[in-house]
Amino acid sequence: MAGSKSGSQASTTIGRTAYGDGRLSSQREAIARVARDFSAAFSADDLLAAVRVGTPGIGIATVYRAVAAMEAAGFIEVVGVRGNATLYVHCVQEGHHHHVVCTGCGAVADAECSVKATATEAGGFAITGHDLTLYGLCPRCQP
Amino acid sequence: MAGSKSGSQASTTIGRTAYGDGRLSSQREAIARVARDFSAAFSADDLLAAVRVGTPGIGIATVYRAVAAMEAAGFIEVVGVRGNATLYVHCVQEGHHHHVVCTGCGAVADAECSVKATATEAGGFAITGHDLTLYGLCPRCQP
DNA sequence: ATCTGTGCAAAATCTTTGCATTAGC
DNA sequence: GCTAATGCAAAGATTTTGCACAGAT
Repeated sequence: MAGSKSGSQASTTIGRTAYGDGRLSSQREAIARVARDFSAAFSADDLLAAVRVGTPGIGIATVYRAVAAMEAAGFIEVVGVRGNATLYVHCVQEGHHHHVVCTGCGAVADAECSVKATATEAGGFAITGHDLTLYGLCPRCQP
Repeated sequence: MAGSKSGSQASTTIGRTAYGDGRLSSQREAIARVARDFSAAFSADDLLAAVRVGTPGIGIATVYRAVAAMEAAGFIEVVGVRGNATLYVHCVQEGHHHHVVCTGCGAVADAECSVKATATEAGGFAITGHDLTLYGLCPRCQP
């Protein structure tokens, strides 16, 4: 059925998904789009540089505030640090999942969770959650 | 043989384990001891405060340099961040392992690795390594 | 005696915050 | 129109670095 994709709403407020409710500015819309299109992990500064291409004049403070909002909404997630900067990635999956990071080019993909928290035996801790990051080479970086 | 323990050398160089080869100062010895005795994750500043109790006058730069050396030697490891500060923990195990962090008091314990990197299917990545942190409640924080 | 490690302080980074202005709803 | 969001710049915080000096081997 043609209408299924109902492409109409042009920019179909990706911002809604990225920030939840609230006022949606053109800057935040642009930031969300760029964050979603990054194929690798990015820092606040990477985001600023990429967003400025299409939205000159945007400030770093705006990016930080948008990043905080996107993280709160679960649209992006912290995956580590590079130097002193925090790295984020856009999450495709919504529920519990993890990330696979390419040690070659830095590309990041979502990964299903296959961890059976059998580590309960570890010191008598009652495991309530976990965080897993896999490292490897993405298809294009494999020899 | 009698001399084996050569008790004299009091502090049996824990520093050797912490920093590998090289010159071992009393400050680094103190830092390594404090790091080892921390029951929870600590930041560089936590370490400084704790070391200053027994070693007044020590500087933060020294702590940072010691932390870098201990991390390189595998004596401590980064387990996350608290606010803007990096958190470290002393590793009891030497080989591949992970950590269990108590969400109640912050206590940290080493955990064996039980991850079967079956996530190879994740986007065609060739998995070469991973990083896992478990969260839960330690025996004393369990209801 | 040599050379690593130390301490102090300044520098470099990254991130947050205050305030007047702009723009969503 | 009311308020959230923005942008600039200053403030904060953490981590790194330069340099002269002390201590370990």
